[in-house]
Amino acid sequence: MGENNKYSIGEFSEKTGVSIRTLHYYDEIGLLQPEKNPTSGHRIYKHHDILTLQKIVSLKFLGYSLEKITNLLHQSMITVDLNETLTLQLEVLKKEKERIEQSMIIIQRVIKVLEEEGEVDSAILFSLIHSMQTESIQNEWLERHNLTVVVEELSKKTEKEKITLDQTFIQMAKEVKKLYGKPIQNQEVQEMIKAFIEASFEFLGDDLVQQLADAEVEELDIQELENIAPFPFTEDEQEWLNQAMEYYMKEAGME
Amino acid sequence: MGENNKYSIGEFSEKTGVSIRTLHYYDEIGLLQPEKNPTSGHRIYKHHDILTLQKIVSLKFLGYSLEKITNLLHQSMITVDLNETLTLQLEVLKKEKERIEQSMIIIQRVIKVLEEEGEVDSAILFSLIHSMQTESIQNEWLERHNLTVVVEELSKKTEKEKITLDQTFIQMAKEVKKLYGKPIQNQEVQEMIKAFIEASFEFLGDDLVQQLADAEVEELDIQELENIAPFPFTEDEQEWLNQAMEYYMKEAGME
DNA sequence: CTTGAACCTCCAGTTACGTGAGGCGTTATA
DNA sequence: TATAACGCCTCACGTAACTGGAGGTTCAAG
Repeated sequence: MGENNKYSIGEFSEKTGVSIRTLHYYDEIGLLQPEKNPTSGHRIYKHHDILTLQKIVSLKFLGYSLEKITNLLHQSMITVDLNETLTLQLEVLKKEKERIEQSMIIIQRVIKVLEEEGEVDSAILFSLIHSMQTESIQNEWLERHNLTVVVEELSKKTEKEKITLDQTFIQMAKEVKKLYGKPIQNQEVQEMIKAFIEASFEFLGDDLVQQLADAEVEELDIQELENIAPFPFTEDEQEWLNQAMEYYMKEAGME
Repeated sequence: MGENNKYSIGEFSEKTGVSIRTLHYYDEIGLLQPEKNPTSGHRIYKHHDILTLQKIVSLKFLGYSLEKITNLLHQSMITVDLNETLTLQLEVLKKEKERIEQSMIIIQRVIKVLEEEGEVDSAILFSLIHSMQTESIQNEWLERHNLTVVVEELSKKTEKEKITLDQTFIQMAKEVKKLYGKPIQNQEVQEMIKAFIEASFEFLGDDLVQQLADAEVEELDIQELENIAPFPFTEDEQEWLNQAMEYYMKEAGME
């Protein structure tokens, strides 16, 4: 037992809930250096070390690195300039929080999709996730090309509608992978494309699809969009799909 | 320029937004290993590497470690068992989110206090922060000692009321540090204690304070509470304050 | 053929500790 | 007082997901 007000590292660790190794580490980096018994080398913690550790733990909780804490510790008065740092820290936390919230939403959507579909080709699933994840970047792209209306329309959709879209996307991707290899004029192939295009119309509405079609977008920009959210297809599948769609367009008399 | 569908590491990095050094790293740990020109050793990325990277980035976003991703990557079909992992991941994110939200609230309270006070002794400020931070542990302690009523009452307080309490606490701590050394019978000292006790009454209400006073709590448990949320005083200050309070109690005819 | 950019590998450093080895110091008990 | 059991010491390596630099090779353009 240590005397009153004197704690061995074990006792101090117990008292404060900070591990012995962490205390060793804080000593090592000069953050919290207690007295030492000069002969045995054993550390002796005292009351004021508790206060110092309290500061350290608090600042860590607020998100500071140990290095910054080392600097802050030597100021005995905390002035308004801390305010700035705190505001900054608040911003960082806000960003972090948003990221987490978005992740949660995406996970929930993925769970829903998995529940309904049971088993999904991983390329398809990850294409979907990646697409959700880059939603904001895709929106930027749309806005850069004067398609803000589309962004607005999309943001109005409910979670349910989005899940429906997810499923439509998965269905199409599945079918592409199944039908790939068949001639593009094949009836099944053409029906799949028809179904998909009709689903898109239904989701976005006629005029929005029209706007999308009318938008003047250069090949290079299309390329950029595809880099942001690539389809889950191999090059051959992609090529085949493109041709099948072109054929459909021609047949349907669309531009 | 690379040929179509073949990308040098620089091009691939540009295209995907993942740094060259990270791609090197992913190669090194066997996560994404592109072809290599056997003579020059230069990496050659192709279309399917984009899909793989997409998976990696997505899973990272969902919170998976690179090691887990390495394992998941080899499954081409994602079945319902991923569901479990996702649910787990969701839990983790939820916890993380709560922690962040609590940090944000605390930072906001600290900012408010700093704005009003301008300059605060660091020991006082960090004692306050530490106390906020361990609020839930303090509540546990209270509940263990049949003081659930107090917990409930505290949780009803608005943010504003809490900030007022913060300020009262700071005021008292400041005065303790200022008056320390004067005889405990000194009028100023006794008035400070009176003011503090009255503020506590006002905040908690008469009956709650009574309940707190009546509660049978052993010395050891008090010690435990003090370890959870220590006061910002040196031992001498603490001792002096205790004596001054005892004197006040006696004078006021309280038990 | 030269030059500069792009690429290569290898090594080291980052944060905040966890873990374990091998060896003293302290204390309770026989 | 001997000894066991435990607490403490230092040293040193491992972690995750990279980033940065040194020193050397390859590529593409002029």
